[in-house]
Amino acid sequence: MFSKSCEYAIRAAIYISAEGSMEKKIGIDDICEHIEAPKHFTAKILQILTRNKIVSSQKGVNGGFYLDKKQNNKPLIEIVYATDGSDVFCGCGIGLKECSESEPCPLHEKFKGIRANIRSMVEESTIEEMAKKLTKGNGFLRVE
Amino acid sequence: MFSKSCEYAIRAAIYISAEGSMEKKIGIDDICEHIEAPKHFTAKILQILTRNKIVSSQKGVNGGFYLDKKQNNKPLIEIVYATDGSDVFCGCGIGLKECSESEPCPLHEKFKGIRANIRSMVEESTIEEMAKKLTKGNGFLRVE
DNA sequence: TATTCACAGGATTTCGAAAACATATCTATT
DNA sequence: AATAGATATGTTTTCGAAATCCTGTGAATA
Repeated sequence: MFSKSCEYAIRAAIYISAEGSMEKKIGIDDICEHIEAPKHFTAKILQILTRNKIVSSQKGVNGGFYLDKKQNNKPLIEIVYATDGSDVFCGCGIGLKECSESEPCPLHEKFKGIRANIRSMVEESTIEEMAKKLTKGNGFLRVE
Repeated sequence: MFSKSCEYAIRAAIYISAEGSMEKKIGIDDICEHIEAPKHFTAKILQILTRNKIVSSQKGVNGGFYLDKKQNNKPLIEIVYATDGSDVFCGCGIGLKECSESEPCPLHEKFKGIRANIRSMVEESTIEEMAKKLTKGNGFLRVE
């Protein structure tokens, strides 16, 4: 559904939100270990999130990644847009290049509801909300 | 969501159902042209469907593919199983290797409903049903 | 029964996402 | 001002899905 980049991005953002703060920035090694993701690849993805102002970063000694209050309240859909673009929410279920109300694939009617649900899911969930599940022990970002 | 193989497989099966019959078998060239799919790759996928008895085939002169009555009534989920396996319906939304009720990812609660909807969609739609949309002009398998 | 047509199936190649690498740049600390 | 620790960024490599190629096999028909 989402690309690997997007999956790592969401997991990383949630972890940073749960563990970090302006005062306690989180390094790339720490992040990758806790979300079980490849280091160099994840570093690249965090650059994208940083450029899109979804996470903040600080270079140098004691540097790392963190989220400010505004960033914590962003919905996951912003991460999806930054990594995968908006095609996820308008693509056809069986791969037609164009699939619309006027020229639909046979699955279109049933599939468009699902697409909308996926969109709602990431639109209505904020990074902070997800992070809270972690700190409460109700959510995990890797196998324990 | 589904692999390319699965997308072509569903499109091909629907086309064969709509256009073919025991008396009028459909050749690979005809199929690929009408569902806009690569020939050799699609031929390979149709082999899989044939082995799984989802479509019937006939070699030799005037040969081709067709569906008998029983095959026409099969739900699309059989095609998904044959091409992609059952992982689509139990995988995690953000890529965790294991994601279950007892050790869920933060999106699990919201995502499991979506997964179930996807499953229902292909479980409750038969090949023939989809084919009927085609013949009625309410559905398409490629851009016109 | 020979030929031709069309699917079957193994082997190979292509292509892009995913991952790794190497180097630059920035900043706290001494 | 020098150094060390951390992210930023461009380049390269890996790997598997997707696509192609080539040969085998079965069936109809003349």
